[in-house]
Amino acid sequence: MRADAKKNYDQLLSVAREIVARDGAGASMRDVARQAGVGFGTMYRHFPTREALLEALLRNGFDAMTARANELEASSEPAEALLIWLRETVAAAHAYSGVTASMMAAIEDPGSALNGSCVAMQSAGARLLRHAQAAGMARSDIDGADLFALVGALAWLADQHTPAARADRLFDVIAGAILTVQTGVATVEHLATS
Amino acid sequence: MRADAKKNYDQLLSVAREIVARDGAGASMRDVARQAGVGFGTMYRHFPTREALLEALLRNGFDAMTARANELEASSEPAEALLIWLRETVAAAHAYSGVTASMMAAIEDPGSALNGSCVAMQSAGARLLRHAQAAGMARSDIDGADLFALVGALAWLADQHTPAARADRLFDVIAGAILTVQTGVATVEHLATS
DNA sequence: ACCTGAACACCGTTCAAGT
DNA sequence: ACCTGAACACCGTTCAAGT
Repeated sequence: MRADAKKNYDQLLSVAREIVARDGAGASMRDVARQAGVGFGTMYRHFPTREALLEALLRNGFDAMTARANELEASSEPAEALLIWLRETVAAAHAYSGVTASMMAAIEDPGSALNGSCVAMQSAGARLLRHAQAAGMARSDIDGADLFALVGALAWLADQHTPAARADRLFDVIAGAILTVQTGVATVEHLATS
Repeated sequence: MRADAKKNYDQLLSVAREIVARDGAGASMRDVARQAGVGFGTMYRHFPTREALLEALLRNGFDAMTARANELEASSEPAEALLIWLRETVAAAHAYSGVTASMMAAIEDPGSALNGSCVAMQSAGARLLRHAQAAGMARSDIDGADLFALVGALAWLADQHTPAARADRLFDVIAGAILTVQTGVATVEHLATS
């Protein structure tokens, strides 16, 4: 990549991060190009679709949640690890509003630029779920895709002007439906009041 | 209303029903006017905002779910009534995809044309919830707004290409988190396999 | 190799002009 | 009273022309 191209790429991404955080996943592409001081064509060269732009924006966060799952797997008890990971993943998905729908679509579409990061993140979550299930601490009739869908639903709820107190309560309701035991340190009740 | 105006109004609504069912809540307004054989201005006269059009489209369904709640309240045991109502309301909300977000927004915005039907429906659901709670059959730490949000989340999930089997399982997970007992005839497990 | 922006086909919404 | 559609200010996307 030529130096000027690299500069445009970085500028585009940095501007997109601001604009998508403000306007959500449906933000104006023209605005991004304009604010980055770059022609529309240049933007389409770097990011041929809106999804390609979202992908570049979200890949880091998704990969971080994948890594976080592995970290928690080593450092915490199964149920606690799952609970902490769920909460952090919902918060991460909520950072860019409207992005959960792209996430749900991408995981079933191998052609999507987001597919890789989504699949990796779902697999990492599924591992935490299986460990909790093996320890008898999570209900055994759900799988990684169910978990992913519930994270999506919680992030969607947080996007809908849901007050934080209600969002927290709904998280507890759903997390409580996944976990079948209290874990001592990081129970649903504990996290709710901390 | 003049006869020609009434005819346009009905035609607009009938066409909108088809188009919104197909393209979701973000469907093209121009398409609706065009397919109805009516000028844009005529459409804006009858429905000044997109929400006004959605309102006319959804009011019947929402009012039906309000009536259904009252009916179930009289005919069924508290937990069973709540469970049946939840399932039917999620299905009704899912009929027009993307509409759940408008629903969530409308209930907090008194200026919205959808506000009335939404509030009435939420109140009816809240009554069913309170009865189940009074009978010790539903968890007591949630309210009508929580219930409404969970219905929205389930309808949203159904909108995201979620396979029916997964959508049913997720309904059971969440319904099971609301209800604290099995009701005999219409348990979560029964409805899941019926 | 890369960048640019006019051009195209759309969109929501308004409002002067018509019957 | 009611209807119409040109007009305005947008949008996503492409592609010939430039450096």
